[in-house]
Amino acid sequence: MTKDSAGEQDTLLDVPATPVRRRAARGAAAIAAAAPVARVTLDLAPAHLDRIFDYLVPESMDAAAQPGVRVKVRFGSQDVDGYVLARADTTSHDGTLQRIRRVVSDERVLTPEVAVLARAVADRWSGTMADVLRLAVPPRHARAELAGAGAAVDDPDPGAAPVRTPDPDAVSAQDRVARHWELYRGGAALLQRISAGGDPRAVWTALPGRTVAIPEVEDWAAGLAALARTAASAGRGVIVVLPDKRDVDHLARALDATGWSCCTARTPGDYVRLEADAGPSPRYRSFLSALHADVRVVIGTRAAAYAPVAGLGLVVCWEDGDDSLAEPRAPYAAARDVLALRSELEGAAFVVGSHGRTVSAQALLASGWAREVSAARDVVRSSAPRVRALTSTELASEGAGAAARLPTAAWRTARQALVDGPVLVQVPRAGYIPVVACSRCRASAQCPRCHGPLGLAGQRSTPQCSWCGHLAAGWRCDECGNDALRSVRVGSGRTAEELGRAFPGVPVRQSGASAPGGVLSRVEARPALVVATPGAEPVVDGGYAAALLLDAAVSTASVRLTAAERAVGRWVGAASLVRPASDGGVVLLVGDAAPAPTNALVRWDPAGLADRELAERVELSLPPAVRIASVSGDREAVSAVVSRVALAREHADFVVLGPVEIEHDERRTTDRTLARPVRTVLRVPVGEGGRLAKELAASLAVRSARREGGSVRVRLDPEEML
DNA sequence: GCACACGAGGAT
DNA sequence: TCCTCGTGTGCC
Repeated sequence: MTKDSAGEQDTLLDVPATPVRRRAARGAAAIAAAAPVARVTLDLAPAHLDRIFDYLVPESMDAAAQPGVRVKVRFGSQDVDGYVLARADTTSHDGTLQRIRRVVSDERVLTPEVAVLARAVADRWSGTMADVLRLAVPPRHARAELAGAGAAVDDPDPGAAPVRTPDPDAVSAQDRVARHWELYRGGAALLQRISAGGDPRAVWTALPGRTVAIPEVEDWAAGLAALARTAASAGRGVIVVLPDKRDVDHLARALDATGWSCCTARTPGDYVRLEADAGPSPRYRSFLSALHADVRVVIGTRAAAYAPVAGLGLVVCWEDGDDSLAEPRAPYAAARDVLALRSELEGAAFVVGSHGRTVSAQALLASGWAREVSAARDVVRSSAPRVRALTSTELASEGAGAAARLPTAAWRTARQALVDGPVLVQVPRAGYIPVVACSRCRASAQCPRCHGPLGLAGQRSTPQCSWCGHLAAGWRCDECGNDALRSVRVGSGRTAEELGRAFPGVPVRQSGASAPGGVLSRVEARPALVVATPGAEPVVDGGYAAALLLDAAVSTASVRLTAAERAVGRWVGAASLVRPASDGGVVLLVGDAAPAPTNALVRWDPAGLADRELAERVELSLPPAVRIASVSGDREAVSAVVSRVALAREHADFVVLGPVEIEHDERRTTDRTLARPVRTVLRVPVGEGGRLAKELAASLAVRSARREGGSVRVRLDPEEML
């Protein structure tokens, strides 16, 4: 480009001519002839910088600097990463525009749909787009990119989904899994509407189901496979988000059973797995497969909610009550809620499925946003195992045995079931004996140094503080001076040991994050005791002969608002792996749990419980009947952020609760001499949730622009408080 | 997170 | 009057 044409370029831009002309006069490299301005979103933490910045596109980068690519730009004195959102002819910025320094790669990793989604998620949860994009777009892996480029050269028509001729066996398999949905009221209609290109929204309560020998998978995964195939054969993109790798494995097997195959680095396929824990290279490679529309179906863990799927027609969230689907990173948007938002933005169908029912899912039904898809009572009864609650009243006749952790009745049931197959034992705590108390007065044993709870790591070990790690040798009770300890919560490690003694000759397997062998995906269909923590129950072909759900009281004793729904969720999750009653399947809930969740399990009615819990929340003005935000951190900083929320002064139904002192975040500081942080809760009617989020975000932007001190964390719908 | 602008206060 | 230091804010 000549000097003159560069000068003309300046007049195309709505910028004062002088600074740019000076650059041109110095003979700096030319800028792009068409659309020389790139609108860029930057990877910067401060809230007030969460906006679009304009940069000039050097001519050499004209072709590469397409919307969606990663770029490096100068921002003040630092080099920062960003994404090009769009190209434009003009800018509204009245200073000198900097040039893009580098286009990191040609891959347009941020699709327009995901950019819109990221903006919407940031707005909805008072966060920044940069935070959301860190969750949505995996880190670049250059070698994975090269491998992908090679494949694209081989492909005569890159960018188009490969058209695969369905083989007849696969089609009949598809028919079979489609029949799965006839078991559910509203199931056939749901498939029909997805197939017709509609955007139905459903809360699906999956029937308890055993996993029959592959390829005839007939449990929940068969249902998900049928949904995915239905949408895909209508030419629509699909995302299925599941709690963990085991669940993704299980769905993958069900999809394979319908004749599909997984797309990997070496082989093309029909769907791709997107998992953060697969490692940087496979993760980025799978991401590129979805991006290039090699496949239209993505299954994966929570970050898959942001997958770049073209022509998205169906989003599914499986087991939305699972903790893994809550996002631990700012702005803390849970997978279910991200998918719900995305389904609205992209006109896709939405399905949240579970064996249980969260109160949040119930709220989607109550508001009329989604429809219920569930089986009739007699179908549920014929699929479910027999459930009995062994409470102390039930066991009154047993005398001394009633108070035992494993009452005689439970022992007898397990003994009988072990003749037929494996028996699942669910224990709500991992480890050995996590917490100990004084054996005489039962006061909980505290660390003499920091007053944290003491625990035992092994049978003969010294009690150790679970906060500061102090070994409390020679411990004495603060209350009564006694020196003997007893366990108050017994973990799965101790249970496995106890059971080994109670059932000599029977193999004992353990499954859980802290179990010696980790989490087991499946176990053999032969007699064994399988001790698992909630969510880590291995599946077994043909189902368990029985399940013992131990320490039921521990599951419902929590002060958390969600204790009941979570307990029932854990229990039905485990009980769903047991054979139906007609095949002798039996589930025993052992311990005195709260009556409502106990009855919900015995009657196999998680929806009923969720409905009553929701009614209670409406009564008490608690989420999800209202929207709340928690603002926590240093007292002054919290007060400043809250003071700028104008909604508080205008709205009669706006309630400010607190500030109250809270515990230090153990991950951030162990220094307990610092002033205690506080939390203020803001509560508004659901209809004002959007404004609340917006005003909080604006207040955080003011805070960061003014460089107010201290630290503050804002969370909307804070799960940890519920 | 760095650089620069601007205002206050002090030395010349 | 000019210089320096400190605080505040822009960064495209």
